[in-house]
Amino acid sequence: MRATQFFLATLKEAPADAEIVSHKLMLRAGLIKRVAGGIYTWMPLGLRILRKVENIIREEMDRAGAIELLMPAVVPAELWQETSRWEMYGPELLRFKDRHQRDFVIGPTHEEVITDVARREIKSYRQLPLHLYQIQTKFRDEIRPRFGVMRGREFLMKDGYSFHASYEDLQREYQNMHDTYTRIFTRLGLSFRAVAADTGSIGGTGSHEFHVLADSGEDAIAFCPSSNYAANVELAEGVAPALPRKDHSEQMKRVATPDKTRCEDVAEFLGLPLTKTVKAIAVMHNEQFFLLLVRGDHTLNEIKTSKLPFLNPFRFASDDEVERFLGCRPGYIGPVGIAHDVQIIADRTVAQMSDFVCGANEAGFHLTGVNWDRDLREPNYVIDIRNVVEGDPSPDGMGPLSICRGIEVGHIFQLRTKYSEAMRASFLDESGQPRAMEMGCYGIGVTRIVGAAIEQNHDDRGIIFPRAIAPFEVAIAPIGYGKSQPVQNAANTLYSELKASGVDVLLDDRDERPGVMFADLELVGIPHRITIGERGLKEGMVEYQERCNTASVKIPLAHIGAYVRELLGA
RNA sequence: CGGGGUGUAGCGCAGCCCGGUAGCGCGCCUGGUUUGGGACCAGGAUGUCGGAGGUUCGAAUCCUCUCACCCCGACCA
Repeated sequence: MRATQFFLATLKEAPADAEIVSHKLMLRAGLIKRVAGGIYTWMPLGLRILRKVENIIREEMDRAGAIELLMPAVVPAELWQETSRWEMYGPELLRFKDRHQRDFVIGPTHEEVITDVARREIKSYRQLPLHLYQIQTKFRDEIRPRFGVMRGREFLMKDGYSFHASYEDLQREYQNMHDTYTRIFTRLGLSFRAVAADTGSIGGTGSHEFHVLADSGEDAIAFCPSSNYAANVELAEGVAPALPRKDHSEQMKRVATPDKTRCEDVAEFLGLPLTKTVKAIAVMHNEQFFLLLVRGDHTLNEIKTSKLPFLNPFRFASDDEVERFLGCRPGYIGPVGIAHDVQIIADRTVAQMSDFVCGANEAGFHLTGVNWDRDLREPNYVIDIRNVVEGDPSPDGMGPLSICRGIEVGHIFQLRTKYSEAMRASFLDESGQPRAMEMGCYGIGVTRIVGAAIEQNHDDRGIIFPRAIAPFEVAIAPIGYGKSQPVQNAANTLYSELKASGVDVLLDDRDERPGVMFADLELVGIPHRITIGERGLKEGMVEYQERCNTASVKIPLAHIGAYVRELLGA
């Protein structure tokens, strides 16, 4: 591609509303233009990147035996009503009516549509397994779109769905996809990690997320550096402390803690470590009142909590309810001396504590030196209900956990029969019996990958694209293209040669000053650059420079074509 | 949804407090000089000052409403 025949739209200054690097750089490099909140136009240069990502995914999915199809973005409400997701989904599902007042949605995911295809087409176990996928534009009306393309409302997604005659076969395909995703992200040149995950609203059992590791990631991942354990913190198990509960050494005392409602304030006020305090959280389930206890420095994990059968679903108690059940406003509530019909659920860590501090159920007072059994009844339940923190023991017993941040770019689920049962997608097995199909579902955020790749690969000059997804592999930067016939000839010849051998090359024939040219080519992230100037040509040399490296090397003009082809394996 | 902030030329911003009819840098156009890291000189074009209403002789500026966008929060006793 010649730059004069293309459309570069770089910006010297990033628009003020961009926050994270990838967003700023994407705007500056002219990859995207904002049209509305969370909705972007992909400019020609950006689209080249998106297409490369897409094609790698497509190649690997095909190789893994999946078959591509394309489902509609607009889906009739009836399909969503069949699985009750029409009611379950919140406002992030974009709904609208057509001219006949019939309800439709813009699909945020396509389990219903694909299951509808499967139940119409698949009659026999002989047709299974089947894995269908698409690469398609999705819409999710996010509460708060942000970070540019990273959490957009409209985005490109690869979503695949597999159908199986048995759970064993689903597990086989799940592993196949685990391997395939690993290949895809490796080929994309990303540093990533597969982590055990929560299944969220889509439902099902087994699930892994694939995260690109980046400090700006929205998800926290707990992993064990000395083993391959990795899990979303939402899911990572908080194990019980190894040591048993210590014997009490203090008497319980009531102390005044005026205006100290947060554990941090109480600990500081009393001169005690935060780990000696207990935080009490009041929740309601079916008008029944529960008190949840976590250590002061820990936080409640709502996902774990909501999975407890006797609490599902739960909501936080209102201030009035807290007062009604405990006789005290929030801020000073605690588990001591409360009515027997209030169930106490203690986190494992709390159950092991002794001589701790908690609210006295009396405004302005806390209790210190509190001990289980002696001062209050043992909890009704001792369960893992908190988020793990750095340094917690790894659930696999292989040492302390570390926590890092990641950008979720892929997610695989074992859906089992959730959708096939709801939509009566069944087949006849070997014995002629109808059975619900086992299903798996596998997503990749194509759009988000571009942002994540930039987040992971950039410097102060701009983007450093991994070669596999760079908009161009090589740039030719001729200095004085319009002035110098030798430069122009050398540049044109090299351009033709590389193009003929299938190299994705950009010839910057804009006749810009060298500074402008270099700045643009670096901003845009082209991995390799060949600079051709009269100065070098006099000695028969051109310069080669790698984007990720500041040093350049002189190469004889006569060899440069072969040099680049060698470099790229073209 | 709650809190905070911002809307002025394609982009970044000033002007607003103290009302007098809009400016700077970059970019863009023309001509010339330049050409190894975002050139220089000369000339030029570009704005419903986010929108509506109000106050006023007069509103980018003051008041009311509204829309859009950004940031933070939505973990909490």
